[in-house]
Amino acid sequence: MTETLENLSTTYNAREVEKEIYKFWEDNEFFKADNKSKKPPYSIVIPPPNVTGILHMGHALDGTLQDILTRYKRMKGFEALWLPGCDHAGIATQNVIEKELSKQGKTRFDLGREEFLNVTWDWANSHKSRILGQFKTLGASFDLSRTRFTLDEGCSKAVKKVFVDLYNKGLIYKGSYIVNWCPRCQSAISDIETEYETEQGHLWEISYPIKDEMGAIVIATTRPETMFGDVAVAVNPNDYKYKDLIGKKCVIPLVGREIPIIADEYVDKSFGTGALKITPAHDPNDFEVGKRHNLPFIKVIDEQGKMIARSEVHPDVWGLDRYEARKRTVEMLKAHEVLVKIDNHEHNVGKCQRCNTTIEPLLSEQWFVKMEPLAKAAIEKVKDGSIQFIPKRWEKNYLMWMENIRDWCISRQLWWGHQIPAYYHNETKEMVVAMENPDPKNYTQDKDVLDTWFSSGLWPFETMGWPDVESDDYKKFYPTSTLVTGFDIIFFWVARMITMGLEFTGVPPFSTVYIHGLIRDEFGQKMSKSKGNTIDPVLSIEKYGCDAVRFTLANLCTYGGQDIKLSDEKFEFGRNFANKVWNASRFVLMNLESKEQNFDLSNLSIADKWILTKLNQTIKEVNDNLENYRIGEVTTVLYDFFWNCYCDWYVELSKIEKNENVLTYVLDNFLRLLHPVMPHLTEKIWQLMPVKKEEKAIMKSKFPEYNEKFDFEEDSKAMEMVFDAIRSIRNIRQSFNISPSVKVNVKIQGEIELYKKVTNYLKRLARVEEIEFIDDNHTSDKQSASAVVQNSKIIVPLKGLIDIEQEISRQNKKLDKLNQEKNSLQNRINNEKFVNSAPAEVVQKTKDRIQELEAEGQIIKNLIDNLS
RNA sequence: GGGCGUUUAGCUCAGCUGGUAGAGCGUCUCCCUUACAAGGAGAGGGUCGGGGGUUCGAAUCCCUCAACGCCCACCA
Repeated sequence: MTETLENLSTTYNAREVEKEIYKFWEDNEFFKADNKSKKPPYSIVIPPPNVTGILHMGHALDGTLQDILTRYKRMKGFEALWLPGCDHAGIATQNVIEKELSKQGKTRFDLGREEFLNVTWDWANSHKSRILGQFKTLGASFDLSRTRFTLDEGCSKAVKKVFVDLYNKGLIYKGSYIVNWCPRCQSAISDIETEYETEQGHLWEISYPIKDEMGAIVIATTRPETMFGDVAVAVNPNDYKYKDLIGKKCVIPLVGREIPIIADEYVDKSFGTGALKITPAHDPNDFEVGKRHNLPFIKVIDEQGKMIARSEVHPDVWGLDRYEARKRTVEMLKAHEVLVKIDNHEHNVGKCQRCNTTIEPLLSEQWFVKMEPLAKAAIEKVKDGSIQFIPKRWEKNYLMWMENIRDWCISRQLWWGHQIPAYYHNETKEMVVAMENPDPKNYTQDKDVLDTWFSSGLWPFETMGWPDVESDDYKKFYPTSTLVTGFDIIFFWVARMITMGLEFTGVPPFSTVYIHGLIRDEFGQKMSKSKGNTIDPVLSIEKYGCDAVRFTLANLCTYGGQDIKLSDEKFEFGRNFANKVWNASRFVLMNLESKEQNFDLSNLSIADKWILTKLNQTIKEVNDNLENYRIGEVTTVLYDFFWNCYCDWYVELSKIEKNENVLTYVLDNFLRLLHPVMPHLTEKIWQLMPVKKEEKAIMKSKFPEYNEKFDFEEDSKAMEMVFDAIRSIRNIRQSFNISPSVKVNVKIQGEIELYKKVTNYLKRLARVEEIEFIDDNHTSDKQSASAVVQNSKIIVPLKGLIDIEQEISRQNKKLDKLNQEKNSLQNRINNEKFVNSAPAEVVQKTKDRIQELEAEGQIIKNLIDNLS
């Protein structure tokens, strides 16, 4: 930071400054949180990005918001910790590695578990730094010395403990149930990892002959290949069509196996034929029916999605893929003339969230968490306000899900993840669930690993040292303060953190859940690599600057948390603002005559009072909005204040008459207010400011607070009046095409004292030659060829300067508008009910306004007459 | 089937507790006035999706309809 003010570039060089400033912060370890500090804590844990991932706009938004909050709280006097880290992302990472392997023609089985894990660890370690490094280009003020990984030692310990404890409490169990099986990932996945897509399929009606009788029962199915696993045909008990068949047996075509015809309420009489084949091993609903009726489970499709070669299955489809088998089965049914009908049928098909493969519901032995007992407290704590969602509507969403919660399948048939701490005796098969293998010689650990979300569900406390509740971090920073994330992972992540946090630490893991919208492309489509519509934040940051990207993203965060439609050009908004701040600051700094400002705020002009009042209001609004997570509003308020008040007026006025103390004071305060959103730019300028600083860095300085003594309401209003006058005169000049080089004269009626103080301003900013003050009786001036503005208090004689016709039409237009407003207000005042029920203040305001309008209208009328 | 969201200026969107609408971009006019052309000055542009209701007063609250989007459920 050796440059002189004069050689600062005339455009803000974001790239250079950002690098330099971030290094300055890092070198000084400003992001490090002190767990021994006496300050009150404020902590945020990052939603851990996948190790496999690269920074996308969602991260950029999420990270920006977290950083804004962290920086704000840090400046507010909190010991602020933003804790970074990564998620091992079980399936996602394993998929990536397997893809790499397949390029070499290998599978994970060629390497074996141990070697595969070595490869994956190497890969994960090398990528962990990549994504967190990208967060750094965002200006993230997270404490990298506390970086965690969901698969690191501490997290593993926490995971094991949670698993063992839940098991011992009877909240984790193992059993055979229908699960969502992904034949490609070769693993079970949970219900919420299954996404449904509408597909055009068929509804086949197949005739099942009745045993020992003429006739048949026709069933309808979308999956004929599962017929080999049928164990019954079910009808509704109230369906008269089938009343006589209940209890009889029918025969599965092609294979001739006999199955009972049963009655179950589940069957919808009106759908299809009203008769439903029951395949408990391959359909969740059939599974339930099967259990109710004590039916056997016949598994006919294997984990690869292929038909199992077993006696119940027709040999022609043995080993065929399920879709091939479907075709073949339909052909056979046709040949046997038992296919009654084929209808087109639109239905929803479950897909694997990670690889989009069609899910196969499969009977399988898996581990589950019993959710209902855990959900109780999680529901309670949201209902009683201990945990608040912002915006509030997400609370309903969360509660609805929690109140209908189903058990969570947590085992995955993967290698990358937390291996389940269950050990089986090699001979007796006895199972022990424990932190450690009781006897490695005789016990073998369960091969499955846990769902990634199991460990991320512990994130707020496992990262703070839990289960060591005496650790300094845990004591200081747990529970955390705010959780910032998108609504897409409320169920996956937020809900699980709340349940686990409450169960194991007894307190909510955070008090506020700030949910922001999702980033979409400019057409509202989800951004995805496959669609090719992504915007790379790293490139945007390079192009527009990190602060510009942050400012823009923050600006797009609405109160309601709407999704954000983004295009790269939108960042111009932030870039332009950064540049404006840069240049205005440069100007101010270059024009300071004394090197040390003493902030003497006595002897203020009305302009000073006005800007101080504006600043004070801005301070109030920025604080309020930050406290209430109205981040978009924060940026709007800052933008408006700086550009429209400070630059457009106050800095301009300072060229005529300046108060260095105020000029600097306002800039200093503004920079602090802006710092959480645009950290680098504000730090850079602040470092260049020749003022006494209580801290080494703006990021460590105090956040401005509203101060009543800086509200100068009356002077402020007076100043605004002068600005209106200047605007009006400029308007006249422009309307009549008066060249900038031509000066006009102005007559002013009333407010003489005020205007006398600001003649300089009028002369310079409105290009006025002479100002004449006139008294109330001086009406003749208004009736000559003049333009009249500012409630007729400002008169600009235009003789010789203007086109009369043009002025008449202009005045007529103005009069129309005026009358319109007047009539509308008049109607209101004529309404007795309004006068009686509206607050007196509003009534008076309306009356005053009518008078104003009347007076002004009269003058315009006179003027028009005169001109004509 | 249930729930939620959106519909405001040409475009993208703000508008919190009801008092006749704002920004950015774009458009038009003028200006290289020594901080900034990524800029300055001025202007134009909206019956706030339709209909009904509550109210003295509705973009704002209620009902209803429509369009679009999302989430949950998963009738084979």
